[in-house]
Amino acid sequence: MTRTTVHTADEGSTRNDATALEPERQRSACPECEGRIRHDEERGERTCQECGLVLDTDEIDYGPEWRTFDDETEDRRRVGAPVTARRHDKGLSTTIGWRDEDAHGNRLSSRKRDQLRRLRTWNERFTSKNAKERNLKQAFGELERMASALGLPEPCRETAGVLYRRAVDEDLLPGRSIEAMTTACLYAAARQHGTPRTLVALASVSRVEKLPVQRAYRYLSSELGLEIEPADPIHYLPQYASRLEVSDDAERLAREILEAAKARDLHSGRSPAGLAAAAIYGAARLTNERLTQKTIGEETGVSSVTVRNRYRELLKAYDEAGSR
DNA sequence: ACCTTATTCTATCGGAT
DNA sequence: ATCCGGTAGAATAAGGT
Repeated sequence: MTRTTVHTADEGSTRNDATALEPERQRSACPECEGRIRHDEERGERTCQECGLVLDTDEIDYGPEWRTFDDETEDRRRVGAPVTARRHDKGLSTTIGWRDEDAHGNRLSSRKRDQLRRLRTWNERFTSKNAKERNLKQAFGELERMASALGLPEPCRETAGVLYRRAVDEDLLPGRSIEAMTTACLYAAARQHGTPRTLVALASVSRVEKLPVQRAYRYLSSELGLEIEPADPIHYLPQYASRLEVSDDAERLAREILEAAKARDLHSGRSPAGLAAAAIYGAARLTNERLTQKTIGEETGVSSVTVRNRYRELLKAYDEAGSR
């Protein structure tokens, strides 16, 4: 049975034609897509030109310096807040609080209050001065919200932000919703960082349906030329294991099972989430932990039929690998 | 935009624990 | 009574025309 290369936009199926990595490109190539790395001095970031993966951010520490330069005041700060790609203005704009009181919490005079109100108005006009900026502002808010709902880590959020910025720069937005695009960016970023979430999971925290997200992702990935490898089933294990409350032993075993399956090219064309769910099931069974296929299905969103089919294959491959 | 192909899902049922 | 394993047909995803 020969399955051809499949590159799914959804869970991402595994490939048959796993091309061997050329060792000579190791340092200067992106670990995810082998693309060229761009070194952005200005931002202190190294990003992949192909897929937008952020390798390191803040090579330069923009945080406060922990020593003082002013002997009088002991003030350790030199300049303002840290910069981050996730604020539409990189966190550099002025913010004015909404309270009509001074730093000590005292009421302000009416004159001062009026002055402050005018300042706020103008500040708002300057900080969100055009559609693009407002767009980014909203989008980053959404990214942040969804990422924390899914428990996605920091670097992943940064990557999503970078991807979104690129999408805007390349004019991919007109004609589709900001929501769909941000969700797609986060989906892509999560996969690039080895903390994949299924499209269904993304859609459940997004304000839009799965379909538009999927379209946006397809578009994004083809227009930006993101070459995202299908997700590795192993990456789903920690999530599923904790949700299903299996022992560490079982999780470790599941990992071994997946390794063995990978070595025998069982991943090709199959849904990584399905394989992961099945591996957990198989492992739980081997360690005599009571877990029904139904429970697995409910927690992972993989049907019991798929769990059955995969786990038989997985255990077979695992046995054969073990008996040699 | 439609068609093709492989995979997964829903629904269902007999048999086992 | 519930779980397991198998099957049929619908639905879905991705690539190509």
